[in-house]
Amino acid sequence: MLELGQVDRTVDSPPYRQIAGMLREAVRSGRLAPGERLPSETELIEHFGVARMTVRQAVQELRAEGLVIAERGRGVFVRPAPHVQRVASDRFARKHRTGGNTASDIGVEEFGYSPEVDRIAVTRKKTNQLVTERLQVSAANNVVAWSRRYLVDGQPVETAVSYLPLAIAEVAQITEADTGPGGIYARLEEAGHALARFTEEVTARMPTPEERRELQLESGVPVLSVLRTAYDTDDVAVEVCVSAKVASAYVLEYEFPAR
Amino acid sequence: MLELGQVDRTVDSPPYRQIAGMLREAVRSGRLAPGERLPSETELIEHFGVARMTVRQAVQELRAEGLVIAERGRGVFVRPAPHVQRVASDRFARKHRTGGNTASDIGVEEFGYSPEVDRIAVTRKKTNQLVTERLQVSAANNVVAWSRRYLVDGQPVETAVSYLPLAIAEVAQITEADTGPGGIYARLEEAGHALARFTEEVTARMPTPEERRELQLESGVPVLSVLRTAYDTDDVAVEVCVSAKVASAYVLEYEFPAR
DNA sequence: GAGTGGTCTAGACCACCAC
DNA sequence: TGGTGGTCTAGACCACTCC
Repeated sequence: MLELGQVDRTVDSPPYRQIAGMLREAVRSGRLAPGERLPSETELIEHFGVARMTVRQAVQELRAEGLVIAERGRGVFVRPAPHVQRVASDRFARKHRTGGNTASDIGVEEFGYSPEVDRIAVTRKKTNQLVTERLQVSAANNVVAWSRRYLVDGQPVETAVSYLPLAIAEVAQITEADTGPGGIYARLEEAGHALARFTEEVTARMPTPEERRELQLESGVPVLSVLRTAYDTDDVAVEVCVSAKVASAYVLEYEFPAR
Repeated sequence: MLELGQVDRTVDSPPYRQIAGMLREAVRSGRLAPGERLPSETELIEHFGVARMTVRQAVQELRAEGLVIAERGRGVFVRPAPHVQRVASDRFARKHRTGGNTASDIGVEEFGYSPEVDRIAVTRKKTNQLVTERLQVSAANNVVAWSRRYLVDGQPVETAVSYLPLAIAEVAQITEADTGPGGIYARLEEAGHALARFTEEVTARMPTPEERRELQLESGVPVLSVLRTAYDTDDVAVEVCVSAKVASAYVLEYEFPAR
């Protein structure tokens, strides 16, 4: 049975915060192991002698931190250590492409995961300034959007939309969901757009409600927002990819010279 | 006055979620502009005909998304668009160093911000496996830790701790808070450790309570967790920097070849 | 059916801010 | 001083999970 202290009402820290602190300490110290169940609300109410809303507020704080996960009808559990994909920036190296693998296969296979892609759709789409200014296209509907969702072990981990200038997409015949072996980049290279370099712009934020649904996200898990631009050897931007990755499932690796 | 709909009790979506949805839509559509105040709890209670805890739960959802900020005694406000630092991976280029600037100056100055550093401390410190395995040091206390906090416009935006093998730190005389012009990397190069390359490992998570305090973080703002390793021309890891950046204040930029 | 968390109500007192 | 959000109480009904 988990040992917990008592609330000190003489201190200015409110009871719910003290309770959250004690539970957090129990998790951090390992007295509550990943996957283990926290005391139920009823137990916490009796132990601390507070109202239900007070213990709920404490647990809510831990949920927002991503430390625990509540499951209706079952209990509140310490978040199990997730499987993390380490994604290196050489995942787009040509050697991988010519082998028939797509970039998403790399970094996953070594861990024995089974990567999947679903909800693939190709549309002509209006888009935003972020994309059009990077693709150097004039009108917002002169782009083809190729959207999909990635899953690992059946769990969604990323949503992504690639935008290509309409003219380039038609030549490269990227107008269908199945982009063929080696993926979209192999098609671009076959169409004469040999790739030279990529840029990635990375930030993080809390998911939108749509992303929470699409990625089946628990509270307290941010998304890594990655905006990748691919340039061909003529330094023309041929693709912009906007993706939202479940932050707890990814580590992005980059290497660069000191110059 | 802000127009809002009514709660539909026949729908299975709970009232608090419907209210959150209406407020979110008002923000997304611009009817509630950044910096603008939301209707007060009292106004929302009267408009929707619900209990106080119900409107609080709705607002809580928007806070967790980082969409709004509550200020005690004043009201709840749409989060103003933050100043964002775009941080390019060439910020460690030698040309910057020899000019007497440190990496943190780059990318800030162009925007007219005034970067500051405070809470600088140099200690010998025990550290974790993450650091020792990258620095290839045997014992965890054979490192010097140089910790500091960065601020822009008086707002904290990043905490960082650099770890150096004890032997290297002593030769490079990095044992005091003031690392001198050009910073820690300039001292390393003077001490014969010419820098060759960096790796960065990037992920995101919700802040710990300590980070929330140090970075004065509102609810709903994650941190970008960046682990940078610096290698000299002998491919020896000479520094590991562990940093937590306020995600809403940063975009990290990387460039890499298609190879 | 017993136990779990999810949602809601109708109050209460408080600290803080602006006027 | 009046309005704001922060915290707390003591109930209630519900949907879900597991036995």
